[in-house]
Amino acid sequence: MTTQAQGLHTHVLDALGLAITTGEYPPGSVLRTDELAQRFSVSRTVVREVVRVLESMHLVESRRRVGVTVRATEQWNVYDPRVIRWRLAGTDRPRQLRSLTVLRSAVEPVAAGLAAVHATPEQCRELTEQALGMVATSRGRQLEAYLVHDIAFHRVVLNASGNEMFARLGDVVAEVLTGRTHHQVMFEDPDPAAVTLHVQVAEAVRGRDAVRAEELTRQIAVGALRELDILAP
Amino acid sequence: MTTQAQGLHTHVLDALGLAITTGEYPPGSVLRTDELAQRFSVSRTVVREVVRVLESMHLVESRRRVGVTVRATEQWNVYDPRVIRWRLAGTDRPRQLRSLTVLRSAVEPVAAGLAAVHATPEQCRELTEQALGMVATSRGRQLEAYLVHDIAFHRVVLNASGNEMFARLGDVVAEVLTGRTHHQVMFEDPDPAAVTLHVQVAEAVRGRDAVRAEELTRQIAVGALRELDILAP
DNA sequence: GTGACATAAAAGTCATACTTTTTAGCGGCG
DNA sequence: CGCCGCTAAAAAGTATGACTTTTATGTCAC
Repeated sequence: MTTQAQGLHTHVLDALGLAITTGEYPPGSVLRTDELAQRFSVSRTVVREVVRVLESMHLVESRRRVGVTVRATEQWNVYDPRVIRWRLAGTDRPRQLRSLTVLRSAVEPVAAGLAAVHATPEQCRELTEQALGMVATSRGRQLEAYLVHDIAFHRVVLNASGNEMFARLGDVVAEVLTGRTHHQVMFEDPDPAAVTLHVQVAEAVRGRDAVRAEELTRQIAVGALRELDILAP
Repeated sequence: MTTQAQGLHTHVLDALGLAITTGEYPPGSVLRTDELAQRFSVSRTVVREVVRVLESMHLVESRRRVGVTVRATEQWNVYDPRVIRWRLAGTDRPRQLRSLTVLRSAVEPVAAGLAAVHATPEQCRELTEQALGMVATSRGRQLEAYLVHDIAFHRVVLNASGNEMFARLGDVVAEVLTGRTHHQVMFEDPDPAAVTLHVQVAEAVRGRDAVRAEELTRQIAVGALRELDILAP
């Protein structure tokens, strides 16, 4: 589910990254490359490359004569998709899900407003298609199929915004939606009101109504926040 | 200005990263580690570690028997502070500044609203202090001093929001504000209206008025967007 | 007690040999 | 003539060992 093992490097990186983000090595811990090489039965070469990547994520800091130190949580590069995945797979999944949802609630309405201005006809078509797909799968325990359309819908909105920073959040949103469906209390069919809102957003974008698209998406966001008890009902 | 040379690795990474982001090696270009090692007069070891980091930023993709390929721009990890710095230093600085400003305009109002709820007394004090500092330096060509307070102000807001994703955008905002002051048409003193808005945001946060803090920050954002002609005047 | 110095520990760098994957070319076979 | 499979080579991946550089720490002299 996480990452396929294409090489030793990938495997070790994933294992170490997960170990650090889940707190197995709490901030301040010191690792030695030689020990890691032994622990994972790989050469120092591989460990060094992994450490360099971890360092580029600000997860660790490597200093001579002292070793590889785990940095404080506030320093993590929390926008790195791999860090997000590790944290979602680890212990503070709820916390992570919350902060990501808040981020979504800030970004997606603005992105929808921009999408209403910039979306290509093809993107409008795609948007409507995904919204209709959501409607079609919203009843009768088709949660997985619904999820696919939901993810695609939000991804199109972010891409259509024409802003590269927004577009790159597509993966993050996908992770959040997947996490919600799989690990949250999601035994029931999706909220019909939310489904309707998505259809209306698609209409607003197609109709070039930026204000309406933004406002409707804000309502979707409010729903997501309520689901996590971040907002009072 | 970019990064101090603490080691060969850092130097090569910076040089290669900049070369790629500025388009010296356009997407699709293929690099060979041996050639790079020669070009930078370092060992293959160093080059490989650099490539691994670049790969973790999704700037390149390394495949056996083919080499290191530069990936398409849409795949870049544009939230990586280093990528942002490289792009701001390179040729598409204006484009980068625009997308970052749009991101700010989405995030900061929400962050300010949350700050009004979560800010500690210490953060409220700091916020007021920075706002007053902005007032004090807003006249008489003290642009550098003003910038320091401006950056600090926005950083406190993002931190006070209590959301780690927002907090991590402090560096991004700092880069944008710095870029605007240094490379934009910024010969005049700051807009008095903007200064007043900052003071009012500080007041709103201290007064726990989330709605007002959000709305005021939205007005600041609108000003920033107008400055870059992203919004009609 | 303080400061200079020596020591050693750990990362950083390099060179080299070897392995694995994958592309591309070549030749055989239908 | 074309397609398939085999082979060979190219490039990254991995391992190892020797050596360099930085720097924390302890020691010794003052």
